[in-house]
Amino acid sequence: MVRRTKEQAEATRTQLLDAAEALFCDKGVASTTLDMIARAAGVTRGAVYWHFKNKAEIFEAVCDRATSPMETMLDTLAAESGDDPLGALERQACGILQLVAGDARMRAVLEILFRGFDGGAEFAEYLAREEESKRNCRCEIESVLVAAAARGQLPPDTSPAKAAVAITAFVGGLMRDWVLDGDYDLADMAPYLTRVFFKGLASA
Amino acid sequence: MVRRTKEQAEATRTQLLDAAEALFCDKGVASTTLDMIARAAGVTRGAVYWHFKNKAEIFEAVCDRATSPMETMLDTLAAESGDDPLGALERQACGILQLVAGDARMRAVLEILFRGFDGGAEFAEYLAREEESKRNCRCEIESVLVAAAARGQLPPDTSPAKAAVAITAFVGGLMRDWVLDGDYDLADMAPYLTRVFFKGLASA
DNA sequence: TGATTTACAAACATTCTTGTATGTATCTAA
DNA sequence: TTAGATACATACAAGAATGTTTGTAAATCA
Repeated sequence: MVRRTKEQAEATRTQLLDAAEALFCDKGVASTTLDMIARAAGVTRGAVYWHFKNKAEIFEAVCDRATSPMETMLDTLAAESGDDPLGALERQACGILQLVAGDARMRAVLEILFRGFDGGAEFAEYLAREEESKRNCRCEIESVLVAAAARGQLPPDTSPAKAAVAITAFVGGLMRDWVLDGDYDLADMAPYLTRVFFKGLASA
Repeated sequence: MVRRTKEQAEATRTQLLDAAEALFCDKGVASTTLDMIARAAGVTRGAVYWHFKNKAEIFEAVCDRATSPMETMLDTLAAESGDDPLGALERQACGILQLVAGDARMRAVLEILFRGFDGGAEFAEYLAREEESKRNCRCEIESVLVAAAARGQLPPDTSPAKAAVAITAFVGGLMRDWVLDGDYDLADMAPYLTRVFFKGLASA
């Protein structure tokens, strides 16, 4: 078997990504060798180096394949604010938790990201972008909170910056705990969890 | 320089741990080589292998040196419950955040742990213990919440298990966000953050 | 004071992984 | 139909890190 058709080549690429995703999740990124990925996909390292430059490029491809739904969801936040900013935030938080809980691929990739690793400088770039988008997210949340405060949805002494820190920590913590360890039904609990939290935010 | 006195040997051991802590934090655990640690401590790998079995043992020593204050603090939780379990929980949460914010060494070690890595099987054992103690912590919190519910400090329909999930996620998320990225004053914000959260828990 | 152990340094062997170079059979386009 | 590009497999070179072994001078102990 040597030269495949275009569709076959695309199939092996997908198989490589699937294998990498599973191995990254199971053994960790640094402990996963390119040969392991190739073997798991039923090919050799030749195929790996044909489709990808190195392990970092595989990693990015694996991540991008899963995280796009979350990013599009975050993008809708600003648009949906409307005349109930705090309610929109709560629905967003709940929705993201349920999105993560419902998508097996996203759970796997988040497990890889949360479990963490260090592969040297090649990966630093991607992780920096990750941090950047996280800061952006908190910034957007803060602006929505400002709008909520303007409408009297928050106690007057509430600092939007502090509240934004609290929200991201809570949602992020829930995601991390569930992804790494959770044996409970996150999608089921999400409404209660977000409800309690936002009730605390709104109470004077 | 060959044979040192006992105190000198203990000093090089400490220097090795200091160097490892800084390098683990800066470059990551997997990217830090034993030679880098030795050079940073002003010795050679011979000293490293004299004091430690391998990198995993260094890692454990680095972690244990910092995490003990947190564990002792968690141990006091059950004892301090008294007749205001929910209040004790809130004070505990706030205290842990301020403890982390005030101890530079703990922040460094937590940064290592939160940033994550994968060094293979040797480290799995330690990380498993870490997970175990985390579960224990959540379990204790849950029992305190049961006591709080018995005293009417929680709405009657509140599930202690769910609330425990929320608390650990919130506190853990705050710690993680601040350690990895935080440019804000966590010790200063901790009382507000915990106050808001527990207000939400208590409100019917 | 001598023997032995300690606390390392230095050199060595080995393994593991990556990257690259080359080979090659097939697909594709002109 | 044939010339070139494609999609890999295979073989090779090289470095890097680990673990181990050996050497050794000073500290400790008897």
